[in-house]
Amino acid sequence: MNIQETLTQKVNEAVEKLHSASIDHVEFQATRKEFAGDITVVIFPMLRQVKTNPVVLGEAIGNYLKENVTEVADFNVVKGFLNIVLSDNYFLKSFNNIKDDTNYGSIKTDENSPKIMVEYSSPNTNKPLHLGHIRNNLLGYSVAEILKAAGNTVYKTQIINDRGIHICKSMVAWRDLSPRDKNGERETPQSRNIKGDKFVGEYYVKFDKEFKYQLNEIIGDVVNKINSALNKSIENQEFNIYKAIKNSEISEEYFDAIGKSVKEFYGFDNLISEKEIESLPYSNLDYIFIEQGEKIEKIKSSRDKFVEIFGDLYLNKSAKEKFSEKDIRKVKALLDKNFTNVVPILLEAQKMLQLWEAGDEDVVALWKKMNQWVYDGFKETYRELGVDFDKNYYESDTYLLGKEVVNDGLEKGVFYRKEDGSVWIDLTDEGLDEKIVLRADGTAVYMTQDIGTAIQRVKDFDINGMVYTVGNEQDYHFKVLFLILKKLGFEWANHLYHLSYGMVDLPSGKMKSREGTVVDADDLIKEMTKTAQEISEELGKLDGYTEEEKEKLYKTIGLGALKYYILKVDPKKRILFNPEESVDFQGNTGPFIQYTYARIQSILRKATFNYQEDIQSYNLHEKERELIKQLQLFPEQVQQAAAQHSPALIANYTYDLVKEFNSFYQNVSILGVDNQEEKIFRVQLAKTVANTIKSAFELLGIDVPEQM
RNA sequence: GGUCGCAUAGCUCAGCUGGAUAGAGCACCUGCCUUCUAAGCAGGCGGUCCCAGGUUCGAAUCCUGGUGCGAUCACCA
Repeated sequence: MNIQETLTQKVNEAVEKLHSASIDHVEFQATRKEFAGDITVVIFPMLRQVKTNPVVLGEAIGNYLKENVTEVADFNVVKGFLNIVLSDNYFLKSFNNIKDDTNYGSIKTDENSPKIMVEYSSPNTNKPLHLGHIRNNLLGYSVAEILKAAGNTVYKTQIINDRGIHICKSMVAWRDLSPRDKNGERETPQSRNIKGDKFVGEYYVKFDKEFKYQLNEIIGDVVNKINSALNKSIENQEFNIYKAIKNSEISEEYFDAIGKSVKEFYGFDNLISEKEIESLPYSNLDYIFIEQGEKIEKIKSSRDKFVEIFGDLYLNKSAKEKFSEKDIRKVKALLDKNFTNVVPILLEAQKMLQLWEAGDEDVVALWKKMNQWVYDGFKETYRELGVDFDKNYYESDTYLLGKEVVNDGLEKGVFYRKEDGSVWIDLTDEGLDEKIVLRADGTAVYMTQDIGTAIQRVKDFDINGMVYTVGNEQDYHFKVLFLILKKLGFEWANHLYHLSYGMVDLPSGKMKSREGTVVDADDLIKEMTKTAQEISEELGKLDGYTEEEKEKLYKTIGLGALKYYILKVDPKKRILFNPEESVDFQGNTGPFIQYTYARIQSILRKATFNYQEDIQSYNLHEKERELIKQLQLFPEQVQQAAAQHSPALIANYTYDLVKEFNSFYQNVSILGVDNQEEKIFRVQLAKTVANTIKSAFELLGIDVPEQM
């Protein structure tokens, strides 16, 4: 029985004896520093059962406890708070248990432990990992470790998004655009000596560039033709754009694309201020088709505006100076949308996707080759970051899953079929929308895949729950997914958790790979390591370390700073990451905690005497008492962190522990004291603190150094 | 517009199921290395806990309404 349980029982006894009333719950809290005592009973809630003065009641209970509980040494009452002073003996006994528990804080798992799968990372294979993935990886890994420590059997997994149009883009770009060597061989990550994920990522960017180039070419050509057609029609006094364009040399598909763009432009954004236009009847371009003389000039100017923005945009002229940003954005979006599907290189990528789905040998071989490059690159980043997986799932294996379940769901009446053959679920009763689960042509959507994959995982690992580490932009998706699985009647669907986390933003806003504002994972790790090195060298405390050991240490510290910086924040809050200011190494940081650990190791190296023996009776220093209290909290913190899926709780706990220790360290001598018992106890205490730091940091995936 | 999340010191963040005078770090200021590692310690400065109501003996915390920021509302993943 722990002290809180003992006190609960005895407080109940006291109230019963003194007032013959019973209370349902005794509320405890840690005693605030400014008052004497270790644990505090809050008297106020008891006044509901016992009508009396809180101070009087507190005194009475205090007296009873002091007489009947050996651990209670003394007490005082302030307002409605009964502050209890516990005996040194109690703390010593408690400490001796902690000290000898090599697994302190964790619950051992056995075959009856709950089995949970934690998914995290889940990258696309078309680009390298970035800062966003780092938060995801650190959170997922840490939560997995915390769940383990809390007594669950945990399987870590990732689903690799290895299929789809994105990877086909890189493939097309490499196949068609990469330079060849003397022997006619295409360049490879090996020939370039760069990481495979970076290599493939370059080709993804190359695709995008080529795509834009081709789009510009097409649009430029169209613009020229339109302009000349228009000029001709104006010369002829025919203000009929429709006819003019129709008669130009623009091919049918481009003509359609332009027609759609212009229509949509005028259709849902009345940026032309001339109100008259609005009232005109239109279909396609016909609304500009008008012969009323007085309006011709206005119509002409509106038309010109569209064509000009259109032209300037794609002929790289100065649209920005002449038109509002809103107009430009609108025109651009429309053109991108309507012209995208006529750009040759994109058509090529789409063709490749079809070939891939049909199992075309060459395409599949190319796909395998390029994905392997990416996997090798990821593997390296994961290793550097110190995260791992028990099982990899690949989207190429799972993207067809879930379709059969849809049939079951149809039979059960969970889903329904629309006239066009598509299958939906109606979640309006739950305050959500209708959601599609199968397209009219019978192909799966994202949701279908996730349903199928979840079921597959339960089959594979006999798990009773899952944690999905995915950004909060997908909150809605997971809400729906979990609800569908529940409606399908899976018992385990009640133990699904979306570990939703906030985005990592830069001072410039969101990270965008296209705009090159992405913080690359490998680069960031390298930079942190470099900073750690600079600080270490400046402090110069690494005598006796080999170069190799130093390198390893810099990495430990650099990663420690980065990981702690990210994990100490509540997962659901967004993080603003400023690369300029970098990550701190002082104060509430990873290195501060690592430093404290290293300090203790230094003491232990110097403590060459035998300090194994338990100390049975001892007069505790105030700082020692505080430290033991802090140590006692650890197991509870682990449970809480698991329940809340929050590494931040572990980070904050560790910081408090370390702060307490440093205060002790700087105010109390450890090896310098004469009294042998005192010396032994203090070394034991330091060692136990170090072990707890190490255990806690293991839950965060952070290493601790022996010296720094 | 509907839904979800966030809002605490100049900045970055804690604050557990409601409890005492709201806490850390950074920054700024003062002290402390002839004693176990100064990436440290001791102290100072700094608050309309977004606003307004409500519940309660008691609200940063719970409820309602509002404001601001973000996300989401695709037969994309």
